[in-house]
Amino acid sequence: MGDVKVKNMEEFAALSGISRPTVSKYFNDPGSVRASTRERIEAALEQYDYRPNIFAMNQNRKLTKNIGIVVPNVGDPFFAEIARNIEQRCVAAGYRPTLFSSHGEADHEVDILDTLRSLKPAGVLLAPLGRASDRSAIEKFCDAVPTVLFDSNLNDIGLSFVGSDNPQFSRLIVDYLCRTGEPPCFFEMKNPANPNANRRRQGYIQAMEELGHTPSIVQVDGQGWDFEEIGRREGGRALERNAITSNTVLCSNDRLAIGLLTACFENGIRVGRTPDCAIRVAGQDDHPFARYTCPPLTTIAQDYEAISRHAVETLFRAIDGKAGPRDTILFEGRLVMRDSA
Amino acid sequence: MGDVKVKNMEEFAALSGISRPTVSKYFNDPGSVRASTRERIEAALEQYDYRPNIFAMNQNRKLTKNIGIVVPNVGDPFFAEIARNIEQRCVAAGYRPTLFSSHGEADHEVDILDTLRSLKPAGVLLAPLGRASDRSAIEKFCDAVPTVLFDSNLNDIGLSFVGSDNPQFSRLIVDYLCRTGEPPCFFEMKNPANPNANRRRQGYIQAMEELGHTPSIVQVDGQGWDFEEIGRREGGRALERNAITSNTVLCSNDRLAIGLLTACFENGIRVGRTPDCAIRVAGQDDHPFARYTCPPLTTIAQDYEAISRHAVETLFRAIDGKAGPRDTILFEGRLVMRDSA
DNA sequence: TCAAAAACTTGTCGCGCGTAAAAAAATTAT
DNA sequence: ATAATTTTTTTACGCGCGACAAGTTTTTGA
Repeated sequence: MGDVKVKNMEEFAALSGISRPTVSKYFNDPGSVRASTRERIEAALEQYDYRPNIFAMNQNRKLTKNIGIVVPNVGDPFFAEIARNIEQRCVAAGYRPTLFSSHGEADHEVDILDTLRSLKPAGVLLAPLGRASDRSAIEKFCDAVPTVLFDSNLNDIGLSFVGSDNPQFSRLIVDYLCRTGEPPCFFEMKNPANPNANRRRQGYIQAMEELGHTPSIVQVDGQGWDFEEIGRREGGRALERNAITSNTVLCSNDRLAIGLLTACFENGIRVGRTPDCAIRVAGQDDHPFARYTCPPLTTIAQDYEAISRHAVETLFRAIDGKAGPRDTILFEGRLVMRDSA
Repeated sequence: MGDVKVKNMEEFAALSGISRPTVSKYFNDPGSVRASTRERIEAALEQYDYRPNIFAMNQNRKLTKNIGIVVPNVGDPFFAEIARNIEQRCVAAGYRPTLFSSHGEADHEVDILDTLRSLKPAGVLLAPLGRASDRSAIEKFCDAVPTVLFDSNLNDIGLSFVGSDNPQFSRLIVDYLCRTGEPPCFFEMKNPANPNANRRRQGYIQAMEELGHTPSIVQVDGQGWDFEEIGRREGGRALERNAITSNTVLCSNDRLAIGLLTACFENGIRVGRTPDCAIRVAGQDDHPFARYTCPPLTTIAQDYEAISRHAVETLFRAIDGKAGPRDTILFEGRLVMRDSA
């Protein structure tokens, strides 16, 4: 393969013995031409080094094969992992995914959507920043481009939302923690950037009340996405001023929990579920690093696999014109018992 | 801004009162037109919602304003961080960066370079997988596209290489560890994917010999990029069979160290530099999570900032035709003392 | 076997912009 | 003021491919 350089589709069509419009159809959708024709084109493709000019292709097409993937922060391994998963599914379906990270900034998120629009994508998978997002800008974008939201919902925006059943997460782990020890208090940021945090808090409150316990919420200051540092710094301060009201702490997410574990270590507080430990700490997400904390973090695992699969499938269905009404698909979490709680 | 939708450059040129070729020149390089002309165009830009069609722009240009950024694995926060840094510099310089992750697979790395070629990028910043990379494929790519290598070098390929002075990393930390306790053994994978690992080992050996100690290297099995898991599993096995020959362990990188810390915890071995601890563990890289391990990891910090700045500057110089000969620029590491060693 | 349907060919247009050459206008230098 | 220089305008072409229409060939099915 790849002997002679072929300049354009005209030339390649001549070499393969097929007319240009048919070759064009083939590149648009290999399944749309007769099998015998497809074979001849693919044989030529082996012999000659030709790839259609992507810019010329996309110029006249109303819709390209581009898919945009936007996450709030690739630096967070959770998003990196789910982005990788989505990326692979898009490639497998013959699309060209491009990954963007908002880096935690709403301005940048809008810039990305702007860039994306000029890329004429067939569809976009967007995990919005959340509260910080410019809602109207995203809404406008979603009106113009088929967009599936994931991870973090913005009501009534986009084709669909695919995420986790956050209240269920909290209920599940509250139930476990109450069965095995003191009922937990809930550790979170005062102004969480992510709307899931609110649902987790509500799930916590509801679960505690159902079990006949009094909810207790520890809210700490902190801006931005540097959750580990906030968990460490503010968690440490909370420990010092005895603001932690239970010997069991359920953190709003794993990254806060990771920081809190560091704070406990710094204050000489042993974490774990054995009798010699002073405190139990649990997280939510099953962050890729949760397995490597000391002690390993007990948490609720998000169903990465199901979320990415469903998000992609929903988008493809919409692209193919088989879109249903806007719906919200939530996946349940799975309890991952480790040693921290 | 952004009232009326303008269809194309022809129309926009008419509305702004400037000829289309001049407007075209402006979008190509705003500095290439007279100040008064630029002002008139920018005034029109405020009034009307027009952005040049990116596909039509790039079709005829020999070189686009695209920049490709390729990292072995965005899931690794180290690469996510450096990619973010590079991305911002490119945007600031008026380029359009696109981030790709090889996900640890050489095939995928080649696919990315293929995709990239059809994007006619002005330049590419590439952190190769390393040993696993398809060297000849990368070499061919670099002949066609201005490419600066970073993090991991492939001899004589690309315009330049920008990375860290890995032997210096090891010397620096060996020196520190020897001054403050027992000389370290060196913990690494048997077949490291990354060539930097070899330089670190050599730096370790040299530093140990210079200080009059006998180097001792602990090599463990393990394939792929799941370093934490390898550090934990194989580190644990090494501890059990007493293969760790010193009470001080210098890990080839932070991610292995994070796994080893977990292994120590699982085996009930206290890590730290206080008298009540059985072992000291140090890493190399200053991974974003190193600060949150328990105990926080003593390590050598890569100069993310300098590496990304220099890589981008070198690339831009080459794009502007002011390329020097191929050179290798290495930045020194900085000792970050925390509690693990 | 023959008609209907499907797939392909031929030819032609247009997308939105880059680019080049020559002429005209504006600016700068003398 | 005049010449020299820089910038802009005018005009025109081409890039590589998508899309369409009308005609031709191949395949399908009864």
